[in-house]
Amino acid sequence: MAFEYETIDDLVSYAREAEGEYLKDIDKQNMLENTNVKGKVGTIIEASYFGYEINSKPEPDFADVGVELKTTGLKKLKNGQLSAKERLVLNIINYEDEVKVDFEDSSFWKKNAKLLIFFYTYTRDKDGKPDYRHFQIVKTVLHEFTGTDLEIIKQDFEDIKAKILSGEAHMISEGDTNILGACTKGATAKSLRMQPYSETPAKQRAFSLKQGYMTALVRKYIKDTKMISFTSPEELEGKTFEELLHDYFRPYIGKRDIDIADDLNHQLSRSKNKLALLSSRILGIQGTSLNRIEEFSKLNIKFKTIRATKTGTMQESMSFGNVDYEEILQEDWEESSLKMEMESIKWLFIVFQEDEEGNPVLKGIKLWNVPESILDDEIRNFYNEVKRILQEGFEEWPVGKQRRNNFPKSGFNGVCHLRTKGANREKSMVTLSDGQRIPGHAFWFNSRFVKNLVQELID
DNA sequence: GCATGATCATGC
DNA sequence: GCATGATCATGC
Repeated sequence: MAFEYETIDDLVSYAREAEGEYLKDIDKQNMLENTNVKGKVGTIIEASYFGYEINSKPEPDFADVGVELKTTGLKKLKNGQLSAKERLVLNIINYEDEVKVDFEDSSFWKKNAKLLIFFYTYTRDKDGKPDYRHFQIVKTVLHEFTGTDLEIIKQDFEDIKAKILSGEAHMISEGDTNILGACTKGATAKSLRMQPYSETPAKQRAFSLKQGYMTALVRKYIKDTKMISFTSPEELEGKTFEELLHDYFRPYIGKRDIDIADDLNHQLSRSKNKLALLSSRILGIQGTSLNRIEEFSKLNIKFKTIRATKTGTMQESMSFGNVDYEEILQEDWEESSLKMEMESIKWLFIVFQEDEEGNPVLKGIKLWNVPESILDDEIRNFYNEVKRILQEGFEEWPVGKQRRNNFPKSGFNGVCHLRTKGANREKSMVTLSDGQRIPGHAFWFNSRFVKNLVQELID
């Protein structure tokens, strides 16, 4: 070993000296030019900054002080906010071994209880390629898991373990859990390995810290954002996060919006987001900035109030941000931000249905994430279809006052479609590098698809 | 009545 | 000014 650290403080203060440095200056061994590994940044920090060999030992990188080294990229969103570029991938899950141990003895906890995280800015050059030389270390942090985070992680671990114990390792999906994920890992998405209680081989997976959680860490450590919490570790000891959410809403199910507002001493707004405002009030939050709720930010939960008419019809589809055509042209599905978004978001549907007089009545809530089967099939095919259209040429033609185009519609796969979105057509217009001009479009879930998801809550 | 195009309203 | 959520308007 090239060095040893007597105390964690020594290690952390040495790490802190890297803040502000560019990768090209840290890279003493010219690995930037000569290696082509994924995880280039981690390799360079380990080899050049700390001077040790890459390993995949079960103990932490700095075993003497029990600290594991990790590097992770940051990106700036269009709205100026910082977020984590990706989930943080940890050690591979050995299905055979993991079921035999409790959380405290798990491979995750033994290796990752204390993480020394190097956050760096992930920048691209003008051709859209990663500009490794100018990746900059902006922050180094010793992160430990405590409080509600730790309680949720323990629940996540038990979830993953339960799947393996019931011979369903091949059914594990990253969306099943909240902070600690089990993401696929391998040379190809098809890397398989055996599981103890079933003959069916399962995808190889690694423990990961999900993107929403990483983004929350970014905002906490780099932006110093203050957040509001609505749970406590004590509340989570006997209940899952999901059960807790149901507990909050249960007293109001079957009540009209005006009655709920009365109960809560809440002034019902007249604006169209009044049900969203009311819903956050049920959780004890004023206003709609739900991403300021710590748990919602960490679990990447997005709120969606759904209004059904008294006959149970639901008019509206569900939109996301506008898609980035250039990114779709450049990135394959596996690397796309659409995939990252779809697998990391959990939806909290809050369903209201109008009564005879047209008053919205709370019918119930549902937490939902995109199942892996739909992600791997319908949404992947949809992405590739959009890519194909962008490559072969976007077309549109006038129909009355409107225009029609050749992007996939709701009939394409019954799940999602592209649809215009923006203040107006001209303002939303995007010019691609090949000269195509295309009005802004967003990703939408079909209304009928969403309706089926919450059908059980509607009369 | 539904699917899809078009744009509004709000908050930061 | 822009991103995001929400909803209106048009065409079949």
